[in-house]
Amino acid sequence: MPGITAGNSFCELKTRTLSETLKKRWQERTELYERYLKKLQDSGHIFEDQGAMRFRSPREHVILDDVVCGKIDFDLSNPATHPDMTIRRPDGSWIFHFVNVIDDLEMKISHVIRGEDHLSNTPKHIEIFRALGATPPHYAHIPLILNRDGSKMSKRDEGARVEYYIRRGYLPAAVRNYLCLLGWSPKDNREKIDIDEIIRIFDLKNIGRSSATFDPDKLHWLNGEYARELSDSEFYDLAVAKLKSSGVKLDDFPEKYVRDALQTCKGKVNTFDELPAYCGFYFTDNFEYNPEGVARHFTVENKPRLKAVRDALSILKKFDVAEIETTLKSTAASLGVKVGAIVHPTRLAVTGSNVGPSLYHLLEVLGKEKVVERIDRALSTF
RNA sequence: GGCGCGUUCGUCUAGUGGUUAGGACACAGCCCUCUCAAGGCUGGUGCACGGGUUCGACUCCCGUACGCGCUGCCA
Repeated sequence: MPGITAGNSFCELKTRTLSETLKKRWQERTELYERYLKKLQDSGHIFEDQGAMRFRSPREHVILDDVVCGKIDFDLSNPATHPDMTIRRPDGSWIFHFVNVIDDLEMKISHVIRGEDHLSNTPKHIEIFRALGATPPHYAHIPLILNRDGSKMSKRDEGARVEYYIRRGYLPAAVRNYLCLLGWSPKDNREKIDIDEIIRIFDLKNIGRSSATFDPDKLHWLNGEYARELSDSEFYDLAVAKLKSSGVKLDDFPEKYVRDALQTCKGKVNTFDELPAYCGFYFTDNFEYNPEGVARHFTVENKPRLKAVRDALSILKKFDVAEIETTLKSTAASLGVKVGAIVHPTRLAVTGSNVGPSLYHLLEVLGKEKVVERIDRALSTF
């Protein structure tokens, strides 16, 4: 994409903040385009039209041999259907098609890989190359990515920016992997492939022809695949960053506590932005109980059971996973219920949620004091 | 309107004349299990339509429909 002529460069030019070097670069580009325009003028390819410069089409068939689309014959002989394109406006600014060709020429581009939306523009670009006596580059037009509603995903769409996924706690490797699966396939039913492998087996010739709808669900799944493979420390670092940016005050807790807490969440979430809701209970005593859970588990029948759990846990000498598990199981046995019957109310009392990390592990991390406190608080609500 | 491109489960795709049309995501059910997730198993849904060509078409050809792109003094 020709940077200096693209988008809002014109606006920037008018501002005082534009640096001298940028101004200079702009000047150089302008001179460059002028030179090529002159060349086209000298060879009779240009005519003026109300102050604008237009390129006179040779009016021939242009046969494009696209690396992914194959041979396509464009008939440009009819001026009514293919008018001569403008390449410079009366105000001196340049048209995309022209600068696009010049920039590629100047940079000695050998292969142009771009979206299929440019397919129909390509014969026009080829005409300019030829008029300049240059050989056009190889072209590869790749399928477009569509939004869920079938519309073309453009750079304006929020979901089309990588930052969007970074902000949402997606892993770069996963996003990259997913994107590669759109319009291309390794053909051996693999979905998760690391980038080195893709680079090894990728071939432009194997790009598909039809556009692909972006599927957030599949990206979400694939991200989980990558997230589960993170090392403990990688997971920890990313989790801490996400939690802090979400306003969770991790600094109020000992590092070991944070580490232990996060370790119980590893492999349980697909993206990091799910984390605050998933493990927030570790870092605040002030949480709400899930209403559905309350209706289901904070029942008169469960109250004595929860009380029994509280009492059993409160007399534990060693408050670790093994002891907790044994205690809960024996408590359930003596109550004559399945362990699930006391696990659910306990989890709700201590985390406010019906889902979360392994209960035994999470209790150990929270510590006896906090656990008993929270169960007491829960008991007082029903 | 003209020109160009496309069309295999809801989605991403494998498939290049003879397959029970395969996989993955999502969905449903079951198993496992302290919940969830993961994992295992099972299930349903697909070759846009109509003509050809052929002994035989998802696969080749033509047409139709639908979708998309280009058709700017947008990029």
